Amino acid sequence: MSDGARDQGGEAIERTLRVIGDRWSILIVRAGLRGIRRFDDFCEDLGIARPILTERLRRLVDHGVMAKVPYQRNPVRHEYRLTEAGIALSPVLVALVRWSEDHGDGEGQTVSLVHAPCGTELEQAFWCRTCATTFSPTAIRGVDRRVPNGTPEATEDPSEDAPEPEAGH
Amino acid sequence: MSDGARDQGGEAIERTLRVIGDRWSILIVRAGLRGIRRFDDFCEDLGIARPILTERLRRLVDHGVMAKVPYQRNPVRHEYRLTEAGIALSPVLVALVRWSEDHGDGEGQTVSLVHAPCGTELEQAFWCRTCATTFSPTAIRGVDRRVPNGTPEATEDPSEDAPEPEAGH
DNA sequence: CCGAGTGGGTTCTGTTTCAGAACTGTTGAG
DNA sequence: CTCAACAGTTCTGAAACAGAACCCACTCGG
Repeated sequence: MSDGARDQGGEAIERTLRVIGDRWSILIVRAGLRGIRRFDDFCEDLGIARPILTERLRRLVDHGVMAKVPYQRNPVRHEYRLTEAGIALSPVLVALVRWSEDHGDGEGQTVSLVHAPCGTELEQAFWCRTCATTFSPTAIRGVDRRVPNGTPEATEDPSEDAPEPEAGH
Repeated sequence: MSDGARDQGGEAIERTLRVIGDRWSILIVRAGLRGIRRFDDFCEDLGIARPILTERLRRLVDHGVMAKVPYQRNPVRHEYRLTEAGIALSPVLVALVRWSEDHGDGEGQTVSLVHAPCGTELEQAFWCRTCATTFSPTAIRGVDRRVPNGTPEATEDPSEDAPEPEAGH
């Protein structure tokens, strides 16, 4: 971590993980995507301890992932709903669910995500608008925005120098 | 909301988060994707405390995300490399980086992920092989594998009853 | 007025997990 | 013999977490 320029998105991802990188935040967002909005409902749905839920919600609100909006007066009560930024986390959720399905410890897997109109199992792909094609992680490169023609030093290509990964186990 | 069958992938995602849902595991995988393989290199690159790295690596190995392979004898030394399952986590990483770019706290964002051949900024999409089309998270449905014609009760559609999410900001 | 109920928290108390520094043990190089 | 490299382990103490209990503002029913 001496340089910093050679790693793609490192600073950003660390900042992000400091917001949603704990045991609960992602689950809270997931509950929000399922329509849960009230404190007690989060509490019951997730089985999270109340003080922690309080703090997590505050942090998510602070970082613009959720919004605390009043839904009645006398007394004032609030509900927590996802902002656009929060909804934009669904690719992360989906990626996690997909990975869980494919590589999780494989017990009791009963639910899949599918494309609603046709029922086909969903794939998550990297998509290039210019080439109008999907591609694999090995075709991803990190570029430095400060130098438009910058040195793409670090690629995220795992085959670059991590040949033939072993099938786990 | 009392039944557990209506939630799509909930059990799985919780199991997964118990493996990679801490502050370090994802960063370790990311370092692995960048080609880091040795204990001390992980240590220095991430700034992680050694005892925690030891434990995290052991857990990742236990769950088939990484493999511990000897690379010399006298003395025997091992390196940790990603398995296929570990590499399969890259969509999660990419989704996180993308979200960080778009919705992170916006300071010092200098790196983007692009499609290597053409340099276009990468998009991550949900892809349906049958329809040969990409689609948004609102078109995702969860189905229960146990009942092939099962009730697709839960949609992940946030607009279903979470109208007009506020722009974060 | 009283008491019960609801929603959204805060205050206590432990118990895990984490961070940082120092130490161990094997081996080849000088 | 001493030194450095690698891959850990063993101490500390700080932070995060879990669980139960409590609080407060208000409503409703009597």
